[in-house]
Amino acid sequence: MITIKEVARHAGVSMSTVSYVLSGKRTISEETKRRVEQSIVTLGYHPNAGARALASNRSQVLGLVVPLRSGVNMPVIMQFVASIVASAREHDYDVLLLTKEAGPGEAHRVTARSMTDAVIVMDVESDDPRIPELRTVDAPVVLLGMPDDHEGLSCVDLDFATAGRQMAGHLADLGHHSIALIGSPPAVYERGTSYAARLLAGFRGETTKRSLQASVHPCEPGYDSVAACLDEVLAPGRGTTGLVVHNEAILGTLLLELRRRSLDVPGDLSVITLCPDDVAENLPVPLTSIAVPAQELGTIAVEMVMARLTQEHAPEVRLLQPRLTDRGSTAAH
Amino acid sequence: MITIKEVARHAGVSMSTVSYVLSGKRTISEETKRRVEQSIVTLGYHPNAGARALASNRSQVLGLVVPLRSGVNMPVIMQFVASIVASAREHDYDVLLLTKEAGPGEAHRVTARSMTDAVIVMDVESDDPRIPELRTVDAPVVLLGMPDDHEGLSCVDLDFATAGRQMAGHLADLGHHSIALIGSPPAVYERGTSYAARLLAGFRGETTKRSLQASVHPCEPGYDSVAACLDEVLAPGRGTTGLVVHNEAILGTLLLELRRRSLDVPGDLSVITLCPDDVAENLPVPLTSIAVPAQELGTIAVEMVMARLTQEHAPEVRLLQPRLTDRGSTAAH
DNA sequence: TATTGTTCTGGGAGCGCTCCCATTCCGCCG
DNA sequence: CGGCGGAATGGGAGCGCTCCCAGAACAATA
Repeated sequence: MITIKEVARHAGVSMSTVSYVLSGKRTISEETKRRVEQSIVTLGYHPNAGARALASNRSQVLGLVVPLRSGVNMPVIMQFVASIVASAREHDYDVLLLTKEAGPGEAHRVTARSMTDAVIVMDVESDDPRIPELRTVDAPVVLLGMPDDHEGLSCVDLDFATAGRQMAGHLADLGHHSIALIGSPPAVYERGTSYAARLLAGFRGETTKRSLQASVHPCEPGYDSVAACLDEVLAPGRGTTGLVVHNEAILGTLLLELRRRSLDVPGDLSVITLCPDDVAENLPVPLTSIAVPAQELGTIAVEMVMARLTQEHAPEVRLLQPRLTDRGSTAAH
Repeated sequence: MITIKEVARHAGVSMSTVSYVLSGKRTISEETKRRVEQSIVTLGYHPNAGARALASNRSQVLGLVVPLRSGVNMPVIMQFVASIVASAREHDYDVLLLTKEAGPGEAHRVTARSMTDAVIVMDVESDDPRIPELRTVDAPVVLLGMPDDHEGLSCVDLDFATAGRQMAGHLADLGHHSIALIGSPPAVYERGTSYAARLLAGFRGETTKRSLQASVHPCEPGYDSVAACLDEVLAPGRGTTGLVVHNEAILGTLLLELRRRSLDVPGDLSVITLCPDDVAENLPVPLTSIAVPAQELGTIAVEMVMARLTQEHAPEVRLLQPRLTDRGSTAAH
């Protein structure tokens, strides 16, 4: 293993000079810098992460707690992860993978051992049992999601309440009077998942405010439950003309089933949803939707970590405003 | 930060004794061990990973290169990742997340810096451009997948050739004479993805050997391409009575479309596929399938890493034998 | 010329561990 | 009684780096 000492000897400078060339923490003459860099390449030197961490008290590693149980919407999770890893690398950070399933305490373990300088936690629920544990972590913690009690913790999330309002409002603007929200499986609501509840609240607020007929239908994935759900929604008496869908997993099935029933979108039924843009674009019928800005949320989470790491930046909460893209699946009624 | 020195003082022993209690690398009297452990708890001591890595030349971290581009089958990827992380933790290892998209050289970077003791690489293709790079990594490398040239690298994978043979054979055994393989998108074959090619080869070998009529149809995801593909497969002249599907993404759509065409499975058409068991079970029609043993493959990959890390175990190749589960979607013809 | 400021570099302590090289204290044998 | 083997522990060098504390060289100013 080539050490900084050997690089120093080869370049005819001191260890500290090599170190400073590497870190840029003090000015080095062009000439010296060139010589050092040349030696580094010639010898094939790579700094030892452990030694660096020990001396500088910085691991340059970020902990990331990911839900890996199947049942969660994996493609979206992966978009988050991908964007977090990419952003972290831009700040010269690596990412240590922790799983939600391994239990709480993982975040605590890795920070207590100085394996990571900060932790990002995904899939945080309203009343997440991990919150108390996370407060004891002696390093910046950033949550993707919004627990009810987030005192002392940074949070980033989409503004789901506004999203719910916007989707209902969009249909109302088009003249619909009776609309339905097809939501996540009942279990999601029962678990008190923050985003589902907030979207629902926004939806309810808007439909009340604008005096719309509105019904809400949690829906399991799977062909049969989607069909059953549609039976309910489209029951003769109801006169539903607009659908707000907050359940990415069933979108494909739902649209196929509508086609099977010879219902045209948006001719017979307007449909608006909340999902990643690429999903909305690639469905049998492209859907007007509010984007899940996974990429942006991931980037912001990393920025928040860096802010708290470099400055004494206090924890903050950021709710991204929803962005609605019209893809023609909603029409005037 | 509590150090080993403070623990030693508190317990009235030397640093080395504390270290040995922690590592178990030499016998310590019950009495002393108890006192040390008590002090550790009382003081809230946590070993510093950087110092440990520096002194022991072991990071206790595994690099894992994951494909994060959407388009890959994320749920399956995540099963791998989950099982790898869980297995790694059982060996007291953590996992550093690297992305395929960040390019090759990531594996090299993290090992050269002693951030990781070994690397597992997922989604390896036949003629993977990363292979040469990986050979230069100065640490054990384990591949999930089977590149053509894997000299010096450990590999684990499902035996896709046998799987292809088994699925064709299963239909042949049931008396089918004309069957079709609905495969991955053309791009996957063009990319030379190892598993797709091997399954295809096994399928072709078996159909030839048993003199079956066989056609092969790469298929894009999306409703329209699935429908188009079925048009081809079910073209009147062909007389296809059995389907081998090697494309998890389209399974749901395919079955719905068959239902739409009033084709019964397995009455009119036998269908067999290769996918994770939980997917096969939860389709509109449960499918007879060969399992993708993601969990097992992940565990084995970690075991191989550990073997190479603890013993001077040489690189090895392991192909898991396929396991076929009959769920009644294939019938005699 | 002496003083001060500026720019660049060197020396090396110390980060918290691991593990090699002792040392101490037994009981037991010859 | 001396010597010896085994069991339990202590001491501390050294892992590769960072960053504080100086010092050297030179230019500008008094």
